[in-house]
Parts: sequence; structure tokens; C-alpha cells
Amino acid sequence: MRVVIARCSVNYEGRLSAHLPSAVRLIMVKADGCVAIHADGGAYKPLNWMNAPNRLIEEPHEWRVTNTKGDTLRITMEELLSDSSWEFGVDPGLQKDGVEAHLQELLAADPTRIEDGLTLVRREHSTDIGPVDLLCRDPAGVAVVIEVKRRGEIDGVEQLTRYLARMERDPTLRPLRGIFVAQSIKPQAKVLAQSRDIACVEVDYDSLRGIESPQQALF
Amino acid sequence: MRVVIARCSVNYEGRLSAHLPSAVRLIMVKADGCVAIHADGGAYKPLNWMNAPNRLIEEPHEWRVTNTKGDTLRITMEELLSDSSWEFGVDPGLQKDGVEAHLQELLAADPTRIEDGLTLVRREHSTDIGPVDLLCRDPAGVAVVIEVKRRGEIDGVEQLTRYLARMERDPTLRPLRGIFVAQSIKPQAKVLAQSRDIACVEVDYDSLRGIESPQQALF
DNA sequence: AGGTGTATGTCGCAT
DNA sequence: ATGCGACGTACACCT
Repeated sequence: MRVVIARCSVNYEGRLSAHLPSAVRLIMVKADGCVAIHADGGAYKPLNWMNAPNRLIEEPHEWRVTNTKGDTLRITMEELLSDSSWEFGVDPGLQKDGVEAHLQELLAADPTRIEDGLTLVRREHSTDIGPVDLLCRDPAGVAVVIEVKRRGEIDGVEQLTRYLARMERDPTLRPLRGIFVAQSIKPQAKVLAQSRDIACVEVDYDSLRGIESPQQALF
Repeated sequence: MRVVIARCSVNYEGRLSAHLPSAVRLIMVKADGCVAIHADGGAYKPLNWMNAPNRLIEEPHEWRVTNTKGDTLRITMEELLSDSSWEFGVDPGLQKDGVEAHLQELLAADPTRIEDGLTLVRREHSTDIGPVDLLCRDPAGVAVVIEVKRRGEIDGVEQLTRYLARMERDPTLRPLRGIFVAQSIKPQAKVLAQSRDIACVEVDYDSLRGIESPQQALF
């Protein structure tokens, strides 16, 4: 990991053209070669960057970073304030818990949390336009296509609609209906879902997890 | 701008739970208070972060960062390797060229670049589900709804479809049709568009810009 | 504050 | 490689 503090100006040519007027900034060069230019504010996103793999040509007053796609990042170095490097070693990486996959897992384990009488047919049921989160069947034998989201927004309704339209073509699956499941569903998404005869169900992750292992709720 | 290099482990509790085992990392604290923890690889995205505004409570062996939503970032400092700060001053900010807005602007100036005979009715025509990029009329008097994207993907077709369905309700606008315009359109998006009777047009940004001010092409 | 759309999105996984 | 969906998406813009 190399960190350079310098007054610099920057030009980027790639998907778009971008220019950074002269100012003091932090330039981070990671072990994989990626370069990021940070201002002293504005969340974690750099002003400019070039991901690995790339080639860095370093001259006293100009750095030129290019990748295979033809994107170029030109950093004009006007005043070098600091230049340090460290060895980090391999990072063990981030461990996550509580993302959509876990929600889906919990609901697959007990679909009645979505609606009484549902039984799971298949998780990640694949169609030719992508995998359906949960495919269930209700007591009447109707196939129920379920899209699970952490947050229920309009895109999720579109996605479920596409799956339903696609699966309608398969006579062995008819009749079928859809349920949109999320921890919370925005009003617009509810309206869109209703207009397409898609039911909406809001579920609580903590309570689902509580059902799975009640003693964990004590912590 | 403060940069700390330290062996540390990290816990985040917020939308999800995340844990980082002990390793050497770079901790960036910007003037606005935001905190980012970087490994020595993996593009510009930090492993963990906390955006401004937040509160940072700094103790010798633990930093605790919290925001108003109740998210917490706990950094356990195991070995401090470096701790430096710099004054950057205000950053003049990034100047961009070539984003969707510019493409839309150029096409609004001359809709015949999309299709012969089109005339502009309104740019950013607002509907109750969002603004339509370009609303035009063709020589036959048909309203033409145009969605402009840098890259034409399936989402853009969905978006245009929503607008069309919405505007179909307004009898004063009928008949109407849609055109999906982008610098390049993916095959899947073309198929989806075709199945909905939406035309696809690919345009070249450089040539559009050339038409607008031919002498600029010389530079 | 909340909704919608854009992004050099990034990232991960499956084909 | 490309397609596709998730993301603590972030971010600007508008109501």
C-alpha cells in the first residue's frame, strides 16, 4: 500500500471525460495496482480512480495510468508532500451476516412465514431469464412464485413480473401467482404490485431469525 | 485528512452485521468525519466505512464510530504503525463530460438524429412515476416517448415500458410509441424492446458532438 | 424527508 | 468474457 499526498491535477478519459483542477489530494496505490485519488471529504468514493489491472507509468511530474480498455488517467504532480509505503499482507476478508441470502434461507426453511399452507418446491429455481428466489405451492396446488428482497422497491416488482410472464408460458406450471416479500415495501412498489395482482408481504428478519434459534434473541 | 496504518479488527452493526478479522489496514478519516478502512487491494471500495455525519469516539485501543441511524463501527486497534494528518483545503471538484445528461442534451437539440422527422415537444417531461427523457412527435402526429441511456440495458427498457403504460392512460397523448436510444444496446435489451414494440436506436456520442460544433472535433 | 434515476457504480456468482 | 442481480450501494435532483 502506497500513499502519496500531493498537489495535483487529473484528467480521465474513458467511459466519460473528467477533469480535476489543481488541489492537494491523497493518491492511494494498492498492491494490486489500482489507483484512487481522494479529496478530503465526500464519503469513501474517490474523485478519480483506475481499477486493476492497469499499467502505471510514473514520471517526476506526471503519472499515466492506462488499462486494456483504453481508459487513461493522467495525474499531473505539482507538489509532492508525502510518499509512504507499507506491507499489509493478505487480508482475511469481510464476514457478513444479514443480507438477502439469509432472509431467503430463513423463508425457504419455513414458507408459512410468508403465507399459511405454502410448501417449498425449489429455491433459486432457474428460468431462462434468471433464477426465481422461491418457487412454492399453495394448498390448492397453485404454483407461487416468490421474490425476496431486503427492501421492497419498484425494481423488485418488475423482476417478479418478468418471471411470472415467463413462467406463464409453461403449461405445467399454470395456474400461478406471485408474492413479493421484503422487510419493508415502499408504497409505490405496493401500488405497482397490486395493479399486477401480485401480493405483498412484509417480514421481520429478527423475528424470523428468532424462530430459527430462539436463544440467539437473548443476545 | 488523516491516515492511520494499523493492525486492527473491525465490527460493523447496521443494515447488516460484518466482521473483519485482525490484519494491517489503512484507516482514512476525512475532514467531514467520514471513516474508511482499506485493505491493500480490491478497487477503491473500503472493507468497512461510516459516512458523515457521525461521531467518532477515540480511545487508545478502540475507536467507536456511530451515526444517528444507530449504525456502529468498532475498530479495535492492535498495533499502530503510522498516524499522519494533512490540510487539503477545499477541493474544486470534478468536472465531467459525456454522461447521459449531455447525450440527452444533444439529442434534444436535434431529434432527427434519432429518427427522421421527429420534433421535440418537451425534455424531462414529468409524469407521476418520473420524468420522461424526451417527448417528441413524428410527422404523422404520433407522440414518441424516448428514453436515453449511455448503455442500453434491460432496466432502461423496463423504465420506458412503465412510462408508456402510464402515458397510454392520457387520451390526449394517444396514439404513442417508444424509442430506446443509447450509445450501445445489449442484445437482451433489444429482444425485450422488440417484444414490446419499442424501437431501438444506437447513436454515437462523438459524432453527435461533432455535429453540434464541428470545430471541436479538431482538438 | 422521501422518491426516482444515474453511475467510470463495484462486487460476486453463474453461464 | 458476459449476463444478471445485490449492495451498508453512493449521489444528485426534485417534490
